[in-house]
Amino acid sequence: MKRKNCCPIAQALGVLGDKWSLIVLRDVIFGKKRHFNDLLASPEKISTNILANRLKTLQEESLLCCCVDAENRRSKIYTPTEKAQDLVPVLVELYNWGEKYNDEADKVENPSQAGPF
Amino acid sequence: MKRKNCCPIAQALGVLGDKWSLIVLRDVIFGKKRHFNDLLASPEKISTNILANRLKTLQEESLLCCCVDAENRRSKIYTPTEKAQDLVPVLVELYNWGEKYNDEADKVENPSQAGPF
DNA sequence: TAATTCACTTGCAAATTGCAAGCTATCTGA
DNA sequence: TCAGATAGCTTGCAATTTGCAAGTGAATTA
Repeated sequence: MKRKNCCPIAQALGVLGDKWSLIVLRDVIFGKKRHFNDLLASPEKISTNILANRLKTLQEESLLCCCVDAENRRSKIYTPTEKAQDLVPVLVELYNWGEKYNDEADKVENPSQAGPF
Repeated sequence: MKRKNCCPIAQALGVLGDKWSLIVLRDVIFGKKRHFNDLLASPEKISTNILANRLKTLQEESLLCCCVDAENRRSKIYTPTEKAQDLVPVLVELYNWGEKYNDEADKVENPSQAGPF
């Protein structure tokens, strides 16, 4: 759902405003995951067709680039572009907000060992 | 799509990770829009059923509160909670990213008079 | 060379979104 | 008073997106 000629927030959400794009980018940027199966293994349980589709659209949006692993030619390596790295502040602010408001159970149960994922 | 017992980013996206929630919150927080019809009038053209549904879920998530306008009892006033106000940094970072990467046409055509919406 | 792995693709069901029309309570003007 | 107009929805239905399970083909390993 690309939005043109409108405010930058709406344009950003036109690329990122779905259930999975920012989860995939989180894993590529912070989790340093590089392979299809790594991304599939995340606790949010994305399904294979959705992941394949997100990897395709994120490449079309110049957020990921893809190359063949030189040492294992059936394997592909997905890496974040600078455009994707520039989403770090967005992800950090989402993290802060999520931790403040949507993490009550975890915080009460186990306040000391909160990990990022 | 609420996500529990997972990372704060995924939890935040469980609430905000759809096409419209952050657009509505942008208008309520920055645009100071308070009425159903104000929100309907945004350039992104949300439809009435989706807006009604978003207003409902955002209230359920304690992001908006709703009261009847004392001076016009058929009118309702939606206001952002503190939880919603705390999304300002997220929206600002989305704005910055959107402006940097997804606003090329506007910037080239008219670099001086870029407005927020 | 048979089994396994990796990165998908396909088929189909379920959920979400989008469009248009209609509905109810309130309000406004003649 | 009473016929619009207005605000905030709801409903029906089509289109798009998401989710699940199974399958595919090329590359790799045993």
